[in-house]
Amino acid sequence: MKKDSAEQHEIEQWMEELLAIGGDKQMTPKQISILEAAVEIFSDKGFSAASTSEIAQKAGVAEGTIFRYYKTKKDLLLSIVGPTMSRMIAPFVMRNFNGVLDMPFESYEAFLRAFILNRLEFARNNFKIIRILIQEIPFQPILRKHFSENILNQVLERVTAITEHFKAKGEIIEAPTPAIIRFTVSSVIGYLVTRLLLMPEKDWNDEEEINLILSFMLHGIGGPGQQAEQ
Amino acid sequence: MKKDSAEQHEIEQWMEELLAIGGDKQMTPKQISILEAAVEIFSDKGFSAASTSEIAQKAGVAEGTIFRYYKTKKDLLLSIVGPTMSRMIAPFVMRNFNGVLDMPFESYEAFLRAFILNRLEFARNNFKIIRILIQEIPFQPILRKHFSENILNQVLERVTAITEHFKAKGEIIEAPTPAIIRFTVSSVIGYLVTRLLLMPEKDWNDEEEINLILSFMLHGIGGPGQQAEQ
Amino acid sequence: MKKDSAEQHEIEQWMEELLAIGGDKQMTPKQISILEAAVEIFSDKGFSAASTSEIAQKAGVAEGTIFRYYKTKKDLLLSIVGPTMSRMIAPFVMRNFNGVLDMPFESYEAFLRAFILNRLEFARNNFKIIRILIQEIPFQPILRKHFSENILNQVLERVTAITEHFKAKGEIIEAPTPAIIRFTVSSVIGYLVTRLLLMPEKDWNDEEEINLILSFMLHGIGGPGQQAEQ
Amino acid sequence: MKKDSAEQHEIEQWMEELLAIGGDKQMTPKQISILEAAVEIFSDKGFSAASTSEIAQKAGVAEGTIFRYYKTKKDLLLSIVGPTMSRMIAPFVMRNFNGVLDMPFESYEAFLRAFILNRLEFARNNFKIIRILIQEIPFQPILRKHFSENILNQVLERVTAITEHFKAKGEIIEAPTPAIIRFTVSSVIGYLVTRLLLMPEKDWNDEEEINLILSFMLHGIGGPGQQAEQ
DNA sequence: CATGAATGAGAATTCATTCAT
DNA sequence: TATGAATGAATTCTCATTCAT
Repeated sequence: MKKDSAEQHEIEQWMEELLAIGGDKQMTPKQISILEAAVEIFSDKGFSAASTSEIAQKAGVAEGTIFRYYKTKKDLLLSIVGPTMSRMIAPFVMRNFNGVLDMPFESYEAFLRAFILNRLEFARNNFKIIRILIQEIPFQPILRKHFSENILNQVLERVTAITEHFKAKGEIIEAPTPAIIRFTVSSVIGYLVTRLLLMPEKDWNDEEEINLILSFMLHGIGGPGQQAEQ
Repeated sequence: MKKDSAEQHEIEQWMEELLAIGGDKQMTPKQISILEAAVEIFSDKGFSAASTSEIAQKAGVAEGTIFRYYKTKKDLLLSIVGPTMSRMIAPFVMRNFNGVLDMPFESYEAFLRAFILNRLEFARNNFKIIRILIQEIPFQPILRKHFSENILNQVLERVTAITEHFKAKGEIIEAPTPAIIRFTVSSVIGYLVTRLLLMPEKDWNDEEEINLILSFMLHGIGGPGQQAEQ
Repeated sequence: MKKDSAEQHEIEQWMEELLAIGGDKQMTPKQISILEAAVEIFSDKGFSAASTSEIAQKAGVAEGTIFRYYKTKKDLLLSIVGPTMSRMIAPFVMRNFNGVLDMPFESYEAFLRAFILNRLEFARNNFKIIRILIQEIPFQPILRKHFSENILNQVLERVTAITEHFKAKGEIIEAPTPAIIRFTVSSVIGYLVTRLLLMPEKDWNDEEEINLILSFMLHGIGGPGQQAEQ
Repeated sequence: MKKDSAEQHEIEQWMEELLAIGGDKQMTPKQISILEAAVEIFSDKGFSAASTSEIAQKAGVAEGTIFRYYKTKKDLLLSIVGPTMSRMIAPFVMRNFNGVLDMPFESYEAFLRAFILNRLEFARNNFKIIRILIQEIPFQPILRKHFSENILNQVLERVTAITEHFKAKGEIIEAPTPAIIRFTVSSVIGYLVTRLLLMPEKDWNDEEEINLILSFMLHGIGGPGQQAEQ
């Protein structure tokens, strides 16, 4: 549809703007293959169980070469998950001039739909790195700190603004914002996890599934016969 | 091949573990302190980064003693997460005599409420072990296999039955059961994760929060002003 | 001679008292052979150029065994040179009750003679360790600190007292004590170095040489024809 | 055998170095800064613990550049200490035409005074290199060999001649020349070491100290009350 | 049962040296 | 001539596991 494609374009612009992170600038082929091998192996065995010698072998370089680019094994890890961590939250880090939410969506539903699709695409493209990130956050204090201070807080702040924007417009019920956010985010992440991690091989119809989720979120799953409780 | 026989060994051990559910039978004090120390350290640093000598030290036993009880470090891990894994799904593994759902709840809401409270309690009591379990499932093929074959499938089957039970009673809308389950489970797990992992220090009013979640699930978060879409 | 042997005995007692350092208590045979091998190799190649694998090989133990006893290679070094460093200055660390010098020697010459012989013996028995010590003091801040704070200062203080004791008795000329000490110590160490390090294979007559040194020190090497200067 | 040919190479290089005494001929600025950096770092950490990459960095050149000028790290060391080693003994390598000692000093005292001042100056100017030299002589066979064969012997021979010259003139007592030399050299080196190494920060009055040393050497430190021994 | 000394395979990391540019 | 990326052997150190006591 015209509208959709125009909207899509706007969203893409709106999102890509903030993605100018690092830019993978001037990496040698060796460095690239080191990174690729590291992503593969960290993702397969976890950071601790991965060995630099295995990474070197898979990357087709000498073990010493890894340490020319990354001082330590942990540096290698951080250089992999760091940028992706930032890009994960790119859509949330938008400018918000003079108190006005720069929100190019007509409805909450449209916003969520676009958002889910966009992050699904991102998660698909960065699947392994995100896996590494999630696995290692509990064990790498530096990641945990960065995650809670930068990521979590920024996202929460932004999402709160968005939610209240739509609450003000009457599209969302009057209920505690944190609970609404948790509910929404859980539903979205629940889908992403099932889709990509638990049952990746299933033949998914994303559009349909997202419609269902949105419908559940907005109208609930309560049927006509549900008991009047409390 | 060596690998096969090793794997065979793993499986045998594993099966024995599963039979020991709830048992903790005839454990010496040393064995108990080994397990406690192992839980602590596996949970803190992850399986690979934990060292048996540190566990021994924390448990107050000699290094060799661990290997009297558990042939390998991995055996120690499995003996910890195995039983808990089974107990995680205990509520789902109820008898279901002669095709009749033995479901002692009047409403879906009552069922969910009871269920969430029950699993919240369980998760609180087994927090560290569950963390270990979640961390290690991706890296321990034997765990992954058991999880997907036994846990996931059993739970899914059971949850499907329950869901359809309430669907038949009109308490849940007519929509694809898998999507409903995903939606429900996501909401519940989302709460548990936030409650126990992301913001454990916050002062939670569980009853209230659960009421909100149930309300969201059943009636949605759509407000009066929401646009008619589709 | 009777006198000499009695004196000798007194001196030995006087010196051994303070040597109760550590005592090489309960070392396993493996630990002993590790230490022996380490002394040998550190002495031959220097600390940095010595490899733990070579030490392990020479000691006849696995490389890991070294690290059971000594956390790091540097620990191994310190555990070797530390005690010897203390024993080097043992003769200087005598009790000095109520301001009275406990000095069981009739003359300065007798004192010096006994002292030189005693330290020559000590240096001969601890030759390699002393070599390591001297080599590594410039590069190991911890050694340097200990040396300057504990060793040098203690010895200087004590030697100053001794020197002034004999100066008061008129056996030593009135001249700045530091210069006298430097002169004396240089002569002694110069002999030890030549004797043990530069020309160890020469057939030395220690008694005669020491007599010469003492004579030089006390009466100088100026001949009858020396010019009246200044 | 490999070792032999390597040794052969060492020796050849070494000889070339020796010929370059005082030369510093046609050194590029890069080469000079390499040498300066190497002196600094070898002196600070010792030869083995110094890394060529650190030297390159301090010198402001690429790692590879060092190896354009010096085949190996050891070559670099030798090219530093070699010339200085030779210059250390320069005053002893004087022409000695037709058996006549070309000794332009009236008295032994005047000679020693001039000599000490001269070598003190030299040592001050070449402090770091001399430190390296002394540190490395025990570990570099080639240095040790050269030192004992060329330096030590030449110096000894020359010093013996000088000493006997003054003995003949009656300025030095009749005593075994080696002992006299040892005594003299010890006193001088003892002063240099204290002056430059042990207490460099002290405010020294060199002239006065040297006078004291000379006085001690020539007349001894024995006071009027010294016991007549033997 | 329990110990803990001993092992040796392998881990991360360093570094002198080479070589294509 | 100078560079610096690349190497791979060597180094320090860790750790699961064994076994004699």
